[in-house]
This record gives sequence, C-alpha cells and structure tokens, in this order.
Amino acid sequence: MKFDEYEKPAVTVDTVIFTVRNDSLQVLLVKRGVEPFKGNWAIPGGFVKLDESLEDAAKRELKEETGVKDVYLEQLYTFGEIKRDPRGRVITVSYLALINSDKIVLTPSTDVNEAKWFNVKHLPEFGFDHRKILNYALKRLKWKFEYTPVGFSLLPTKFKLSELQKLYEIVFDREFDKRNFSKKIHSLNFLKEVGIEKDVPYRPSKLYSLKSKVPEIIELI
Amino acid sequence: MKFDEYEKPAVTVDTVIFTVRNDSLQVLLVKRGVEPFKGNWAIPGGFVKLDESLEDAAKRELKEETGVKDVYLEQLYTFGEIKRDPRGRVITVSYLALINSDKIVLTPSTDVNEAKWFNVKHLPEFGFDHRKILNYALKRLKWKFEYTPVGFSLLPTKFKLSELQKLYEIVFDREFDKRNFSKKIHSLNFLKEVGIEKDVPYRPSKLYSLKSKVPEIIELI
DNA sequence: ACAAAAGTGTTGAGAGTACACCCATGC
DNA sequence: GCATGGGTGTACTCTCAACACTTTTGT
Repeated sequence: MKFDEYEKPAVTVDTVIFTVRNDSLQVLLVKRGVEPFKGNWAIPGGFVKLDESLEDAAKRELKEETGVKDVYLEQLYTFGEIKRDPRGRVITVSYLALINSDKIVLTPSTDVNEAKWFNVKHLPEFGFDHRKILNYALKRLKWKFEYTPVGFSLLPTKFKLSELQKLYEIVFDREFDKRNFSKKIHSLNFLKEVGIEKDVPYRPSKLYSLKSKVPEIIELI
Repeated sequence: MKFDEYEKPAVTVDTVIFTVRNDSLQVLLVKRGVEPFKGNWAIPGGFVKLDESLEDAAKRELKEETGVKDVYLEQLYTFGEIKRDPRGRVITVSYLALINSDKIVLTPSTDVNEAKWFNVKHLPEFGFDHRKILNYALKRLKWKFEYTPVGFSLLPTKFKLSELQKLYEIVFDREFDKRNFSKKIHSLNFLKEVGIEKDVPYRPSKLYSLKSKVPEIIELI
C-alpha cells in the first residue's frame, strides 16, 4: 500500500485527569456541546494535530482545561474498535494525568465548554466508551500508587506523613494503620526531613519532602 | 474542528511476536523490502484498515506472518512522536504476541518478504524506533511472566513441571531452584495432574495442565 | 487541664530462599 | 548397575499485619 493513498482513521487523545480534593478522589469531565451525546459528560480530549506528538496533544488539552502544566502524565491504552464513535472511525489514545488541586485554575465554564470535577464514587452517565476508559484509568491509578512514588505529585513539596497517609486512604478507599504506614515509608528511605509545622494547636508534625533520586518502581503498600 | 476536514496521521499496528525455541527466547522480524531502511530488519506490522479494529489488524498481520491464529495477544503502547517515520506522520500501536513454537508455520520467505526468528540476546540493528518498541515489549513480557499465567500459552496443553521451569529460566535468563519452583507452583493451585510420561529412560514425570479457572493476576516468581 | 494530632515498638504468621538426597525407569 | 531426570523437606530470614499508649502543642 502506498503511504499517501491510504485512507486514515481519525486519532484523538483523551486525558483522564485526577486530583484529590475535599477528601475525595475526583476526575475532571467536560459537558459535550455538540452531537453525538450532546449534553453528556465526557473525558476531555481532542484531535491530534499533525505537528504535535501524542503527549504534546495531551499536554495542550490539559493546559486548556485546567490551566496547569508540569503535571504527571502517562499514556494508558489505545481504544480502536470500529464503531466506538458514531461519527466515523476514531482511534483514541488515552492518558492519565495527576494534578495537585492547589495548582488548578479552572477556566470559567461557558455554556459550550463546561468542565466539572466529579467524585469518582458518583460518576454520571457517559457517551462513547468513556466509562471503559475511566475504569481502566482508575485501575492504573491504583497500581501506580501501590508500586511507584507518583502519589507525591498530588502533595505540596513539603508535607506531613499524615497527609501522605490520608492521600493513600482516599485513593484506596480504606484505612491504613498509622504505625505500619510510617514504618513502611521510612524503610523505603526516600523522604528527607525539611522542617516542622508551626502554629498548630497540637503537637507539630515533622515536614518531609521527596529525595531527588527515587526509584521508579517500588512497592509502597 | 469539523470531523471530516481534519488532516489525519497514518496509523499502523506493529506486533512483537515472541516464542521460545531451542532453549532461547526469540522474536520474529521481517526484512524491509522498501525504503526507508530497506534491507534492515523490522518488527512486522502494517496500516490499520478502516473496517478492522486495532486488535483485528494485529491478528491479521500475525496470521500473514506466522500462519497462526488463537495466540496470546495484548496491546503494549502507542508511539506517536512526530518524526519517528521519515515518510510522514505515523502513529504506531504496538502489540505483544506469544506463540507456541510447535504451532508455527512460517510462510516461506521470498526476496521481498523475508521473515526470521532472532534470539533476543543477539538482535540486529533496527530502523525507526523499533529498538525502543522491542525493549518495551521485553519488559512487559517479563512482567507478565512474573505476575500472570501467560507463560502457559507457550507450552503444549500437557506439560511437565520441568518444562515449565525451563521456560521461566529462559525468559528470565537465570536458574531457579527446582524445589522452590515446584513448591511455589503447587501452592498456587491451578495445575491439575493429567497423566504420566511414557517410554523415557528415567523416572517418568507427572504431566499437568492448567485448570480452567485461573486468576489473571497472580504472583508467580 | 483539655483537645487534637504526632510519634513510636512488639509479636506472630506467612512467604521467600538456600540447600542435598533418594527414586523410578530404560538400557 | 548405571545413567538420566523426577520428586521431595527443613531451617532461616524477612516482610506484613495487628495492636495502644505517651508526647507535644495551643487555648
């Protein structure tokens, strides 16, 4: 087959954007302004331009939706069933993003471009195969939290152990024993003490930050 | 952006096909008959047709190259850098396939379509980013062997424990202790005895096959 | 003194690893 | 009886899970 004569599918990048706010794991969805599935909530995404890589496309979307750059971003899976989009043949490369809620500057919603954070425990109905994509993203998220230090990208640079533990409890939706958690984290030896909490009506906590050299795969939980 | 006006990248599916033969882990490569990289060895693949899913495209290629269907097949990663293919913008969805060497019927090589098995320890030079794809596939392969029962797809339905162990030793390129290996496999409790070896000049081995219900994720090594 | 959260140690169970000898068969 | 691979148990170490009390601070 000649390269230029080949009839091509459309390619989109959809990014499942997670954050942790208000003691819950949340995901950013946008309201569709056009058919199909007009009015339904969907995972934000768009077509890949010819002059940008897949990752750049994901970053561009992310910047447009949340005003945030320099976030954790990783490719998930590529969905390519024939009839997944009623408009025609569309292949979607999905991405996972983690953004620290302190840094979010959501651009104000307009009628055609409404974006909203949803608690992953209370998700709306989706069009396309977005439910499948989201489930996949959730599975990967948990895996990443369990085996790698990605979780730290959702915390400020200086944090307390109890904040880290809380984060893990939210993501895994269960409680951990404070002593065991502390032991585990310290044994991994990638935190450094960087100060102490001030002006709190209880015993001040030590503050930690991540050492610069941390292995990518480690067993965390 | 209107759906039909959008200028689209080309999409290919490349499949890294592994087997174990002659006590080594091998991968199937094809010799490129056209520029660019004419004469170089490459991972087999081709353009995705509009009326086939990504997985179907991978299966079609696999059938064409090896004459085998019903193999283990899984998506790996999608490579989408702008300049990865000198012909133009090409996005490649990579797949991993495992095929039992007993079932291979390689179609005879012609001058334009030469295919050959390479020991993964002695790979040739590649064009494109195929080295990167292969490294990714190797990493995933090991992960899969460690945490899931995929390995069994490379064995006949009835096999000896020592054959299973040998397979693992080849994939991980190290030896395992026979007693510990046996203990581990039996403790997982997904093998059933299905007979006994005949006519061998040594103590006959028990033959096993996989139980029908086996969890997808289990720690094997 | 009280409220709030921080910090810390021990014990038992289970899994992984290291290691060596006897067994069943065909020739 | 010999050559070949098959089959099996024990002891040590390490990690994980369960569990409760004292400390430090601000008010």
